[in-house]
Amino acid sequence: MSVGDPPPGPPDPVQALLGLDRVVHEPVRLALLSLLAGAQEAEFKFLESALGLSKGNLSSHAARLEDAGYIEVRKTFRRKLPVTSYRITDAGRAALGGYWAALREAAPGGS
Amino acid sequence: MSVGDPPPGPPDPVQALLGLDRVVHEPVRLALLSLLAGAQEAEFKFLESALGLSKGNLSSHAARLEDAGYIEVRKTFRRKLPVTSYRITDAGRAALGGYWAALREAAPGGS
DNA sequence: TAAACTGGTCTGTAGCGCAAACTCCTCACA
DNA sequence: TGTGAGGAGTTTGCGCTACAGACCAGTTTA
Repeated sequence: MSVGDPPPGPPDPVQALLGLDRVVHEPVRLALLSLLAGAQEAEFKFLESALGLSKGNLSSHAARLEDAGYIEVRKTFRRKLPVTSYRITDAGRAALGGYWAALREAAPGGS
Repeated sequence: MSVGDPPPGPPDPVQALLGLDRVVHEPVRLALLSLLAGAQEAEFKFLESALGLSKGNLSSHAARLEDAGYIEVRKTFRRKLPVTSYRITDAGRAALGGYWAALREAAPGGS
């Protein structure tokens, strides 16, 4: 093996798939990020019903995205009741963009 | 609910994401299916190196795909050595097609 | 015959996704 | 002024899963 078997020119679709960001790859988080990418900010309650998730599930996924630096959390009060809002970060947008790009590379009619 | 709030025209991208087939969604299996979709048949040894997987990992993913009816396994002998070959089934092709379709629906420039 | 290799399956474990239980707070009511 | 109901999230517990290493069957080489 000397001439052309390492990944020289064409990015391997297989590698694109295997290199997918697992934080983004989880459907719930992908939906969450996509939603946040389209809106400035979204509240916990809204996301809960929009995604049809249990509170616990949403909370843990959000925490994971926050740990990854993909979203920001803002805690405020509305009329004495706590309200938690989420916003996508630049890193989050970049990760989401990279994710879709990788998928496009691996898709049937991809490149 | 009487007029127009259930999913009338535009299929919700969020639902498309949340409804993804988890069997296909796993990157390793997605890569595996994609590879098999492009080739008639592939052998264990080839897949192992093509995907860069451990034997155990490949074996278990293949078993899962077989359980789902997405691939077929053929065991033969080549010069007295056992050879295991995999082939995608019609159901596998359908699942893969449906998966990409769902993703396209949810992608940024999707519909 | 023993040793090493090929081809693959089985077992053990860390991590993850999910929902139920729990906490903290506010508001209605007696 | 207690007391209970309910909103807003977080923490805990559990079952499943992806992954790798140990293991096994058979073959070839020394």
